[in-house]
Amino acid sequence: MTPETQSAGDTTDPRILRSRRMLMDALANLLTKKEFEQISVQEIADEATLNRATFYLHYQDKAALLQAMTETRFRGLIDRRGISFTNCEGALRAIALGVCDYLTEVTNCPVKGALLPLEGSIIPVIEGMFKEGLERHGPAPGVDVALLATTAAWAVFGAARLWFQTPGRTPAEEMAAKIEAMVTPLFLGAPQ
Amino acid sequence: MTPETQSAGDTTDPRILRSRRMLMDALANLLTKKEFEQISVQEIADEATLNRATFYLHYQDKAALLQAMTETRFRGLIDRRGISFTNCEGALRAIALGVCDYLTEVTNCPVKGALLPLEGSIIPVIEGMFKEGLERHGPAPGVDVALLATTAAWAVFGAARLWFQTPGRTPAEEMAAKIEAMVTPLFLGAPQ
DNA sequence: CCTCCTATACGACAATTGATGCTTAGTAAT
DNA sequence: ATTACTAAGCATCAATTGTCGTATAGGAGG
Repeated sequence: MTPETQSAGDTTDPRILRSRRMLMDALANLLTKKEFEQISVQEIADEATLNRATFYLHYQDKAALLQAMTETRFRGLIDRRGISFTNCEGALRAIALGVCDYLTEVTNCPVKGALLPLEGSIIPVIEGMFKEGLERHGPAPGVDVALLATTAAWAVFGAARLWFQTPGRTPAEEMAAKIEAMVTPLFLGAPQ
Repeated sequence: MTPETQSAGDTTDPRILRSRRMLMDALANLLTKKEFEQISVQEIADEATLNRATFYLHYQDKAALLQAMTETRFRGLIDRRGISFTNCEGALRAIALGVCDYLTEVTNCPVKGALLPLEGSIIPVIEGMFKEGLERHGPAPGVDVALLATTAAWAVFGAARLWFQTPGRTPAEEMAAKIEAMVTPLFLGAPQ
């Protein structure tokens, strides 16, 4: 049923692609005006000029739409910038900067209570990049690649999120460098 | 209104304390039987033998109840075990073990899609412990304590969460040791 | 004990969610 | 062009959420 169609990201039916795009665009637009919690499914459907039942054909609820939208757009940002975890130093900074920029781009009010639940979609993307990079460079013996990638992804996201909700925050580039400096030791392992 | 009473954790009115405890106990009990998403506010109120309106007097929604419950119970676990971030080596492992144990304790089914949104309540507790420990030991010059504490807290939580949702997982103690080995370099800084 | 204040219960209402059957519109293949 | 399949629209219903006014119960203080 609905959850299945939701993960059918490989569809080519133009009607489906069009509806999903319209729903995502509608949500993105509404997010510039109101907080996520205050947006109703009917509002999203109205904004997308689609029937509410159509919304439920594609997404279980608005959180699922937010997840799908975030993954699509964040991956788009990563692809546009050609970011990959190929080289420890600059790549980690670029990833962190990507997260900071995405957080800035998607929400209008970085108030503490209004932060979107984006970890469910952003972290897996970061995680995937870390895992790919680690596997390509061959992990050190005994290192659990999946665990390290996950841990580092959460660390990066948590740091970027804190930056985003901090009033009068430093420039994103500066923060990304800090995150890189801080998180790099995770990959280098214990110095003992 | 409701959000305000929700954060009024310093009340002494026994009626309020009793109602909140009953609601938390009800949710904890229901979580051993069904997934969070499948539990309705009416069910929680029924289980607590309280009126639904009483639920809303204390919590904005069931997510808020889950947050409050988790923070209370996780802090309780930390206090019972006398865990504090006083000594880098054993303390970090104890914190990680606490998270693993709490995740195990609170939910009946560690299925991928059924994971509770606990980061909002667990991470701040860990973060607070890290911050306290770092401030007590005097941070190295130039280190942003809040940022480091947050980053490390997210890293620990992300790792523990991955462990929890992994089928046939290793013993918690073992995982806690791994997390400690992995995350410790964050505190020691870049080896360059 | 009584009095006052406030938490809780109750019933009710509006809004929203989640689901469903039927009809219409859109797409791909022939 | 026609045909078959399926996405989307529509109206509707039941369940749940969020809210509110009124009455009752519970706790604290004198």
